[in-house]
Amino acid sequence: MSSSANTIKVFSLLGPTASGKTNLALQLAEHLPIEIISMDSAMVYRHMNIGTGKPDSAILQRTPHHLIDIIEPDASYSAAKFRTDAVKLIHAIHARGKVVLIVGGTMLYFKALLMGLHDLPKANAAIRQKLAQQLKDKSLAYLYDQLKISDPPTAARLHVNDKQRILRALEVYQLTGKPLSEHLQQPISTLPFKFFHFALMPSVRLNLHQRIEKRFTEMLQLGFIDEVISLRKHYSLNLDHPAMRAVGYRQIWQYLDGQFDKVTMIARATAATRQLAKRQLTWLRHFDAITSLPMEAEDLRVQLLKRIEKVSG
RNA sequence: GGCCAGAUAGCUCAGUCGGUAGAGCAAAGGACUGAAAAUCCUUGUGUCGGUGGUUCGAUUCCAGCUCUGGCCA
Repeated sequence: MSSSANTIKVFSLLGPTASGKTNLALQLAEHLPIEIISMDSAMVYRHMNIGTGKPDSAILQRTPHHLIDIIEPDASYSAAKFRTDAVKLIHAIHARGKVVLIVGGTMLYFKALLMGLHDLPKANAAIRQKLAQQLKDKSLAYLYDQLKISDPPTAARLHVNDKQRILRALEVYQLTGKPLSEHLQQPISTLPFKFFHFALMPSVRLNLHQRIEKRFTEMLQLGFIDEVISLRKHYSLNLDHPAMRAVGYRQIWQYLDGQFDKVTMIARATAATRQLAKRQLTWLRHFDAITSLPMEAEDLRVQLLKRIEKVSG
């Protein structure tokens, strides 16, 4: 048990896409000595501004933000890196005497931070390439059968069609010679932080859907399509890059390739955003100790300030 | 005005040789350990356009009605 006086307090503001997290965080920063740690797998990319709903550069300069614009669009980030980066930042921000506020909706990152991760090898390009080739030459069913041989518990846990996880499990086995299921039996260390979580939740789903549609229209007006055109021009990207799997970017990419017209692109992009929001809500429901706030409330800033001040002591 | 083709799930459409129907997408619920804005699983009752007729029974066949698209005047 760490002494309560020295325990670092970490606040988080969660919620599905388009729930208003970013805006609310900025409002809080006007009233509290906050430094924001972005928990967003898309805002990490430089030059991906409009489609990720990133605050503009003036705001980013005025309010301290972290983990935004940290990698190029052809690079990749991960939950493990996030955890490492966030832990370092939390200590640094605390040392400066500032309040730590984690803001974002990438819920795997949140879980990684909270619950920790096992000691697993990071992604390995050569192995992934080899596995991708096997997938092409043989089939996913073939790779799944390989996994059944090398790691029966993981194979049993995963669905035959769950490409991403089957490939990762094989990767871990090939890199370490030990099945993933064995790695996962090791203990993981916990963090010495005291967390306070808040989540913006729509009181009815329709409200969120309307915001998503409105926001996507605004993004198009701000030049979202040009942003994607520019990314295609300046980087050697394709749809397999994590950055180009991001909602909106992917659909605009396909539209630019002539796969469908603009109306269809908008329908697909907003649908993909709604589906993302739904998955985020599923995550949020399964964590306990999260204080939910209705995203439609007028006085969110006041409500949240009150709660933060109360626990800040 | 005439002829033809349509009208079935929120959308796009299959289908029922007459026994009240099913795909894709959307939507809802769920899973989630270094690509997670990813990857994947589960879930299909809807006046089968309205009215009448034939029939034991019509969404299916017939008639005329409404609407939509096309062609001809």
